[in-house]
Amino acid sequence: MRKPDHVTVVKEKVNNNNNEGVKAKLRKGLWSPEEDEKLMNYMLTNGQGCWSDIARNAGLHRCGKSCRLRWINYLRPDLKRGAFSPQEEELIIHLHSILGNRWSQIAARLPGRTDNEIKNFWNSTIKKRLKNASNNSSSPNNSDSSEMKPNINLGGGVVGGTIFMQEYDVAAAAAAAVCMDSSSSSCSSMATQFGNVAFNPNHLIDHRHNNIFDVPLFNMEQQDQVGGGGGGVDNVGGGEILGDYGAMEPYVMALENDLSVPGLEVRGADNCSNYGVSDYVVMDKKSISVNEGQYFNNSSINSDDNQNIKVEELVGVGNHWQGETFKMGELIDWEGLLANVSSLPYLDFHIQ
DNA sequence: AACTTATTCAACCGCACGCAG
DNA sequence: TCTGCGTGCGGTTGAATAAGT
Repeated sequence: MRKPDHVTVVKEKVNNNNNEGVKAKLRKGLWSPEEDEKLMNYMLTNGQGCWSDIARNAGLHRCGKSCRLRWINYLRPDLKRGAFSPQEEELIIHLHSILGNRWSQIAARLPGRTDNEIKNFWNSTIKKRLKNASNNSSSPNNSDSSEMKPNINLGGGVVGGTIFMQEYDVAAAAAAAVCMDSSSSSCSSMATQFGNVAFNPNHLIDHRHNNIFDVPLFNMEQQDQVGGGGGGVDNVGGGEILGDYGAMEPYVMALENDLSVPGLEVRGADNCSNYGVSDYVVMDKKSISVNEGQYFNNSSINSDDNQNIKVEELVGVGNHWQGETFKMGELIDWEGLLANVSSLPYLDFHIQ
């Protein structure tokens, strides 16, 4: 790829005891193999700590932020290399339909992948593909659309379900609508509306393209999604991440399979960056023991948690919404669930 | 071979959040 | 309460590379 010697040097204030207020030269730009080695060795020896300390102690003339980024995006031993598999693509698109541009949360559900990697993949490959799909199926009403289009087939079958686009219609209020145009400011993450929820149609429209993305939500009776039964999430060892999602069905979804992804609210827990360093890491909320290279071991999940998974955790809502507790396998009435959708700031709804 | 254009992706930037003092 | 620091996130940039002419 790029030549590693393309770096710049900037002066930055350092704040350690010995050099209080002294300007130190910090490198910027591409990392050299020597720097990589230093950071890798330090991390494997000492584990994670304060990144600015790591940068200093490892003898790197880099800011802590840069070290952190390098470790997370490139040096972590558990990173998966190579192209995204069709299953991963499906999962990314599916998760993006749920989470929007929350790349870190999407990445938390794709072991071995980083948010940066997924973000790049989305912005280059998937966006382009979706755009092409839109061009191929353009109609007078949506010919200028550039984002989501119907029946996106990315090799592994129709992904994320059928995505309908149509001009806004009041009838659309009866259907679940997910705005997937991540670049639109009014729905930068995601916007979902259901029939019994008062809504402002303007918020369902991609303002740039005059379209809405009318997505009957996920049919969760999909097949053997991850590593076998029980809503397991053993998507690492077998390499199988997700199967087909099957036909879409609005309103009602069974969580037993499809969204049986453990909550991985990363913010504050920093569980990703511990992979490969610690022998295990206790993940927030659910006390999941994660051995090196073994991400989501059902057997190590607290039995209570096995039975009661919060929807917020399933879809990565995290702390933003104190959702009700659902039992695994229980059908969730999304219509009812999202009746209180205005209490979901995470989802960036606009209820009027 | 030389040049142009498109694509990829590592890294940076700015902002927000949590926490400690 | 305020401030500073460390951290994490998402958006963006721009160099390297690939593909096309």
